[in-house]
Amino acid sequence: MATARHGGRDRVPPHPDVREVGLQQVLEALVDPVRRRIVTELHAAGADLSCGTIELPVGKSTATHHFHVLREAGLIRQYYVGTSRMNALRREEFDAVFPGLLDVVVGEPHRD
Amino acid sequence: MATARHGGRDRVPPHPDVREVGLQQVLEALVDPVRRRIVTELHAAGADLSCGTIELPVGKSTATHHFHVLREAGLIRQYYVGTSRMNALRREEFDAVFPGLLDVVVGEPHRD
DNA sequence: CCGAAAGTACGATCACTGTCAAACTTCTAT
DNA sequence: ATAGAAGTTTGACAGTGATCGTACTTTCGG
Repeated sequence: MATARHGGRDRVPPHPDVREVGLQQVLEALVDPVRRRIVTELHAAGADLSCGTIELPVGKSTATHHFHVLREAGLIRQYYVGTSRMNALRREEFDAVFPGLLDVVVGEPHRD
Repeated sequence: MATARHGGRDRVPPHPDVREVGLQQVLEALVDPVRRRIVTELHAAGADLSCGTIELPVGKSTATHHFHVLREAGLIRQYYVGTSRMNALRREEFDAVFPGLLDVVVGEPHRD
């Protein structure tokens, strides 16, 4: 598993333990359509995706903000590959704490 | 059966069909702690409660607003008994459309 | 008929949050 | 070394929504 081994400081952002995230924070994260879209795309892809891979109707800086919120809410894990930041849905961990919630989110018929 | 039968107009507010309420609207309703508290209390009581019965940390007019939002989101049904407005959790109808969601909400450890 | 009780309606604040543009940081490729 | 790609950071700005107080409506009790 190994954290970054080369000279620079980690560029690994902090990730909370999902059990320490409150329902309030989770709902605040999921109430935004852009963020739900990110979650839905990660689920549909069934694989980790870089930020740029996910098409969003907002600028780069706003996208960064949304990924940040999702990470803080324990919904995604982020790690670098080169200059790209990859995003992984923390499906199992999340389901263990909030069972059924993600199912509702990703199960909803898509509407833009 | 039987709508109000006396002279005045109904004081029965409009209730949406839950199937026509979107996930966005539902999440916007549930993201507010005061509204989640209302839902939780109705669930815990296992019975319909008047607005005044539910203790909330906000003024009357604000409370009215929150009940309105919950009603529009298909989460509660409201009807009058005298001057009191009763509130009923639309548990079954809601679960049929968003299974698991209310479980997460009412299952969360209480925190004020 | 009068007053109290229970909510509702209406404006006015106020704080928060999503948004963008511009400047900056890291890493990769040439 | 230079340039470019991919994100991040940092303000600034605007829209939304929760909140309150006051006035209003409806219903019930005496």
